[in-house]
Amino acid sequence: MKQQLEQLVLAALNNLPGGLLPEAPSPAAIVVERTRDTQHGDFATNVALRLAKAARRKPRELAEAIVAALPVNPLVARTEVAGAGFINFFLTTNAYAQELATVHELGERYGRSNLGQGQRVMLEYVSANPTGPLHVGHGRQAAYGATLANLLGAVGFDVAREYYINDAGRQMDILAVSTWLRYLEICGEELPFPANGYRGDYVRPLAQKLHTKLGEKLRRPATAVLANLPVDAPEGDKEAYIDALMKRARELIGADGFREVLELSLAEMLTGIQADLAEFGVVFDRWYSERALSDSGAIDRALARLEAQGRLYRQEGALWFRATEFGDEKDRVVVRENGQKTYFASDIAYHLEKRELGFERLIDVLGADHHGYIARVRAGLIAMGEPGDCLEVNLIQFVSLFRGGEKIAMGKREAQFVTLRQLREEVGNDACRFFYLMRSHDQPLDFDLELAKSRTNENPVYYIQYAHARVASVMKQLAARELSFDRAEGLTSTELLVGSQEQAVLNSLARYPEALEQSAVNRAPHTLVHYLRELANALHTYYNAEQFIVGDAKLRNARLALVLGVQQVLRNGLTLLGVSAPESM
RNA sequence: GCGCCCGUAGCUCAGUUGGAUAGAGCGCCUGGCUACGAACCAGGAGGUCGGGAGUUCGAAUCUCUCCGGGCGCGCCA
Repeated sequence: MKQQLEQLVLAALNNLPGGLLPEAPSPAAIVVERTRDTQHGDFATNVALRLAKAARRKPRELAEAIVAALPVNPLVARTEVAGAGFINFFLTTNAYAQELATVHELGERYGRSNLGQGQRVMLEYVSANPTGPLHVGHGRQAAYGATLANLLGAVGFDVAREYYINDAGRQMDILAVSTWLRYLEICGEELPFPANGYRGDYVRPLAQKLHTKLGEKLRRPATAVLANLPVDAPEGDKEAYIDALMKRARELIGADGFREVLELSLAEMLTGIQADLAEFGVVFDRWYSERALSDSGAIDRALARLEAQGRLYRQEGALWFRATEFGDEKDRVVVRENGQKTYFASDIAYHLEKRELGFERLIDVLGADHHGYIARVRAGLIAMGEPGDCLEVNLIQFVSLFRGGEKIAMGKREAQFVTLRQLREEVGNDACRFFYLMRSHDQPLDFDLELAKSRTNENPVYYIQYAHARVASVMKQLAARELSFDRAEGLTSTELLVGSQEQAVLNSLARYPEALEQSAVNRAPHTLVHYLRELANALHTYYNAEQFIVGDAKLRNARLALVLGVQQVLRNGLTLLGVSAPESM
């Protein structure tokens, strides 16, 4: 609808008497918007205000000229010039009737578009380290990323969903040694647990699995493990301590034994994460391993590319990338003095590889604490000859959990933190995803468990679902009265839908494609949430004002066609959000 | 200190590339079930859009500055 009006305005501008406009109007300059107030019609444009100065005319005068030049169109009932020089469009009831027919015709495809024109987008989200279970913060990233992927797909982008597994580096060694120590405990050895180890209870099942698989094969006496180790925190250095412990582990069980522990731990953690996300309705097209990236030589290739461009230099034994030349605040180490490549090196290699795979746009969904990372990865891409603006990073602000107004404390390596799984089990997937998505992602989120669980009117979760179920309930009632819905008659009787609630519902319904597009373009799932709430509100209001199942068959079918259209759009929207659309509740 | 995000009703938050009288939910007050589900609806009270300056036909929105809050600034990942 909006697009058609923009075309109309463009045609009018081209029809204007010669010399009124200094230059030919560009389609981009024409903006038609939904009005905020129905008194101003359905749509309005401010072109006259924008072009008044260039045309050397008063805005209202120019507006009048534009209105006079507007071609006749069956969608538009009338136009008016209002306010400072706005042009308001009042649509015909037929325009809305056609839109309702489109909803019925397209069904679950209604609202989709080809805005993205098949552009290939790689969307990376969650990518939590496989060293612990997903927590509530990852949950927000998962809900956001999964929904954004749905939104982009719905408006015509070719989206690949990816999870990057940070399975390389020291953290994996720490996980392995943590598992081994718990394994030794199961074997009956008594030893202290390192301050810098992964202390969470989730490590014990890994150790149990190891024990079941290998028996006592990797058991070593505690005295041998602990002999001549430096002092652990708090008195000593926890980093030095755990490094010594990892070295000791390799000595005692060998590189092969250590690798076995590591692989089992990693596999178990990943399986858990994958199951967790799958149950949450969050899926990926590819789980990509940092080690695979390294093994493929991609990191060396990326570094060679930087070297060839003269972007690397050596200082104090390390190899540095001149990131400052590309907008970063400081240069970055890519190869450490000890010869190990940094996380940053694999990161730029990874992003380069995404480009080499043919993705035009790279979107990373990251926690808010990663913002420092954007400039340096972008610098890396530019230095390697890629356009810096192909990378887009959406930062997800933190989640604070509350229980009845009481904030729940969360620590990173603490033994007690709330996992995504616990949260889902307590409040359910639907409430979980809804609460994660109802706020803008760049706003910190207060997640109240009691509110999410409550079945009262304080809880916004059920409002939209209830509207959907309500329509289903009406249809059941229809069947119970031994009546049936005649779609064809309903769609040809829409001229009977003249009540103010009916007009409001039709209007709200027709806004869905715009809301969806806006939600996708702005990377803002919460926009869709708010739209769906408004649509549900229109339905509830209508429901309370009018009886749908009435004696007059034409009116009955028209009303049912309308509410079924609402149900369809609610279902389409909820599906994109990953929230179920129940028939009853 | 530097960088990123943010500050809107008592609370939690929307507010589109700058548009017309700044909105919603909760809470509070009033009213609505012998009609398809009251997990609902209708109405009301409630605002210096953190403060100040600027840009212009027009600013919650853009710029500057100050105040307040969150996060980040490693040869960790």
